[in-house]
Amino acid sequence: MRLDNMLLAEGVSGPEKGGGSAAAAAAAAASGGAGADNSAEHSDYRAKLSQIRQIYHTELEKYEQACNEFTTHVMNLLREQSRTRPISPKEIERMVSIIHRKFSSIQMQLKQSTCEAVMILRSRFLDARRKRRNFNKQATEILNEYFYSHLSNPYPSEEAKEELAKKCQITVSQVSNWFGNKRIRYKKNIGKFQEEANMYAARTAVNAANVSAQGSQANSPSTPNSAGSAGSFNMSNSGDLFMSVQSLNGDSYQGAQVGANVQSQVDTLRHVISQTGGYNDGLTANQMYSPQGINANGGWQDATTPSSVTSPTEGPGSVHSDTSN
DNA sequence: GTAGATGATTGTAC
DNA sequence: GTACAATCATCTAC
Repeated sequence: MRLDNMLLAEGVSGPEKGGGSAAAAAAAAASGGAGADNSAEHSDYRAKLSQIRQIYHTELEKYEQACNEFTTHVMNLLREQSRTRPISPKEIERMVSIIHRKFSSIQMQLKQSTCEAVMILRSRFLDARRKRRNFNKQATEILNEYFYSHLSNPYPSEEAKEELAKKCQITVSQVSNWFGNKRIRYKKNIGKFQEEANMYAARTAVNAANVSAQGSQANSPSTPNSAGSAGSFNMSNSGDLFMSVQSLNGDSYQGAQVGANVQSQVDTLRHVISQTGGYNDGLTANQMYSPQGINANGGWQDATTPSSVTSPTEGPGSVHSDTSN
């Protein structure tokens, strides 16, 4: 009975109304419905389901036919036997019921294997891991840019997630997944990500410097951050930018400047640029970047908490050369 | 073909 | 509900 219900629900048995399109639609909805190729997979699912349906019905028909034929055959045999010995109607009934039971158990096996086939098809269609696609390069860059520019507290707000999702053309939950994976993998292997962190820190810094240069050229000090610049993220968290600057500079952070005017940070940065002659030359990776943001417990420090910004020796951007691996 | 990278899922803790 | 950690399934570079 359960098998019947399931086959009915999957659109394999029962009246044919689109060959299980409801199940396919439900599966499509459950899979997140992401992407243009979804409809293609949807039709693929339907095609395979209808194939299963067809096989099921063909086999079912065959069994029914065989059952009827066999029943007729046995009935004829019994009729012939009735000439030589008396056969009661009850005996005939019993024989017929035995035959039907046998064929019904065969039918049950058919239903079972059909259910299995549907389950396999469904799991293949539903399991998003099976159709995982890497994000495009630009999306990864945007996400990395945000991550490394908020390294002290890489927990984007809902609004930030939505904005990132829009920019990367992915869903908010994909952004959440990405940050979840990134935080864990970064924490597990800081050394491996150091180069990447350096790159993004430098890029962020250069962006900030460019904005600063543009700002001073335009003589508009009222536009201190990089908001609106094409392709770059709004660096609203000035504390993080400052930490990047501190990492670049190699100096320990003094005082409670976090949250201060970004323009002053950019000035510091420009000073650093002029002193070093560029980010990639003459600076080791350790000078460029430190595993900021992760506290002794392996958790992330909140950039807004005073402990993370007031300590000159342990604050973000001041911990250097922790490159045991 | 294989190793490493990566996006997604699952179970657990808070 | 969110984050973390482990794991899975797939992609990609070699």
